[in-house]
Amino acid sequence: MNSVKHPTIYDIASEANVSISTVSRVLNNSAVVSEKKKAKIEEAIQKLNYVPNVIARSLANKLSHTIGLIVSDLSNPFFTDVIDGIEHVISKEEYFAFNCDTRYDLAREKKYIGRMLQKRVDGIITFSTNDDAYELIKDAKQLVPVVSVQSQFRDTDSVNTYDAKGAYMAVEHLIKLGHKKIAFIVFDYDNLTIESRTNGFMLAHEKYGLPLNKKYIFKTKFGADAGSNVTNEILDNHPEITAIFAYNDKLAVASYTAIQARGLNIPDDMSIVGYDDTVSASIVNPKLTTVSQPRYEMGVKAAELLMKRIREKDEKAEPELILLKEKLVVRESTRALKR
Amino acid sequence: MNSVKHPTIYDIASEANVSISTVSRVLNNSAVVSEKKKAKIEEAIQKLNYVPNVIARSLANKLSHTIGLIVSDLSNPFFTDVIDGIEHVISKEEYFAFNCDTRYDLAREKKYIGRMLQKRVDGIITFSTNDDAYELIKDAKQLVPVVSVQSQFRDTDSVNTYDAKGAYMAVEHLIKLGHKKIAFIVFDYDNLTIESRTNGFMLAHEKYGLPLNKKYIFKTKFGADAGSNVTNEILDNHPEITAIFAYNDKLAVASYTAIQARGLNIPDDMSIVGYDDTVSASIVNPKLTTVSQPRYEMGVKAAELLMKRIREKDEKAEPELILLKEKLVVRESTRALKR
DNA sequence: GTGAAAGCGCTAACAC
DNA sequence: GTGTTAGCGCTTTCAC
Repeated sequence: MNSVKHPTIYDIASEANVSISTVSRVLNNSAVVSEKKKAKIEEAIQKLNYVPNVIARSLANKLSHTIGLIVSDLSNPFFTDVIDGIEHVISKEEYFAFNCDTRYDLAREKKYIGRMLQKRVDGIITFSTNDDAYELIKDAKQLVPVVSVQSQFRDTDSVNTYDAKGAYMAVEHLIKLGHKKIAFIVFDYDNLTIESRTNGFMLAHEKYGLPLNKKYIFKTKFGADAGSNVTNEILDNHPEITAIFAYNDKLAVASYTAIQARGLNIPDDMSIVGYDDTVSASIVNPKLTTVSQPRYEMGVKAAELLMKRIREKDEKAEPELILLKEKLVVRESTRALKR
Repeated sequence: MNSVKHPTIYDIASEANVSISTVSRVLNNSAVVSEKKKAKIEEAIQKLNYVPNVIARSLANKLSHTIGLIVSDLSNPFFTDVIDGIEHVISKEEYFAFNCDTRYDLAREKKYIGRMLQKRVDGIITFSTNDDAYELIKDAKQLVPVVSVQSQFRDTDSVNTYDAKGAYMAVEHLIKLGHKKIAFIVFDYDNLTIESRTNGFMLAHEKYGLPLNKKYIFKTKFGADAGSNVTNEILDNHPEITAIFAYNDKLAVASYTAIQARGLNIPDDMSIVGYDDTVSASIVNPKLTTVSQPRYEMGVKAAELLMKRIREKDEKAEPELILLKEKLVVRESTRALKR
């Protein structure tokens, strides 16, 4: 293994009896080359099994054909769907992505961004979950275009959904079913997504004249048993609560576990709504009512915007904000409250 | 954005009044430099906000500090766990991975490998699911070290589990519960993993003197409704079958859906065993009995082996085969057959 | 159309 | 210890 040396453009040139610039021209189709030479060159490429060295090319034309992708939890299917969309558009332009899983950890995010910059990625797509990441993003933006998904930073291109609206719809659904004591389970971080969904939660209460108990907003750190802990707290100390709106499906599923572990029934004893509509939502029993975002499309839009920025080079452009619509998918985990 | 130009090693050198080699030396800690100059250089680095250009470095020292990672389905949590393990070891050496999702498609795999080679990855870790990929791997191996996970190719470093053993344990468990008509749901591809699990399935029948009905091996192509189709076939045409052994959890979960859609009960009407012990296995209701592989460890071992090969450079070494143990996790989806 | 040559930002002899 | 210089493999003027 690893013993055969890569032939270079010089090897091709001498094999085909032309100059390296001519080889480069046919490689990139960057100028007209006589059919005859072109044929000879292509023959040489075949014969020597030539694979162009993208690293050298990158150094010369200052484009690495690589982007950095920052997600906060790769094992969350939400992200893999978005990645799918991103992959779809960047691979058309022969781009690769370095995807990095921050585990909602700012230090990791910082480390990864640093390395991406060293690798001279042409752009970055980020799902930063931490508002403190803004400083990092701001620095990175000095060097490469950045588009943020699901988290709007000032003066930054971004694609988002109407999180407040999504949360509003979820809670409205619960309220219309007669629920009055509704818990909101959410991660304990500061970012716009969390803020927006929290606002949606509160707004629905307001619109329907329901008193809002701030204590019903249960915050939890990211972690394996994040969801079950708070759910247990609800079950132990708040028997009056009849419905839970979870920040995402993962948290909702964790609630399932805690609730079902006590022999309680969903939705008879507790209605639950999630967010994201990941596969888990359909796997789980009963199937989860959840807010669905156009994940794939989010990835596509983000990547398209980024590629556009990369093409534009240094031009200062107004930051763009792309807003996509989510919808509520009603399944089996919610039901009308019995009187 | 994208407007500030990166300072180079020359900028640092002139700022600190030294030569570029001295700067390079402190950057790489590759030789002793006087404390005084070192301090000045570090100051200049801070001041100019210098970020070394890894691309140029790669070109010079012929190491891209990048590996290629080929998986067949990123949305399968099995892979994200392995990736976790890989990430853990490569990031210590400042390596990045390009991870590529082939969707079990040979053409995509070929395309990705080609691009990785162009990017001059230092090595490749692959979960090729297709035996036809061997030709690709063989070509790639000429240029960079390759370690394959969960699929042994000839003369290739690999880390695997005892798939035949795992399948054997799963089926043995079913047999001991009294099941005699057992279906095996499996992907319709040719690879060693599939072959091994099929062998395990057959071996268990043999050991326990159970007649083996080849028709009970149900093959299905990869796809969204892969599992439910075959399960429906079983339900429609083989009422005598009382247990299903699925090639992986994803397929098992799809079986759940088909079975439960008919109002049938698991495990009362059908016992099910999966493979992989992904999170789905614990989310699903009833919880899935499944074969658990040391996913994270598989990633770690694979990455360690690859990094070793990269360090060894061109030395011809005997291919190594690392075998890890899996275990059967009995949960709620299997029960003794009623007489 | 085609080739010569400079340059991309770095590493690694080599000389001092 | 430190600087000079020749690459690494490519792209891209600039002549012809």
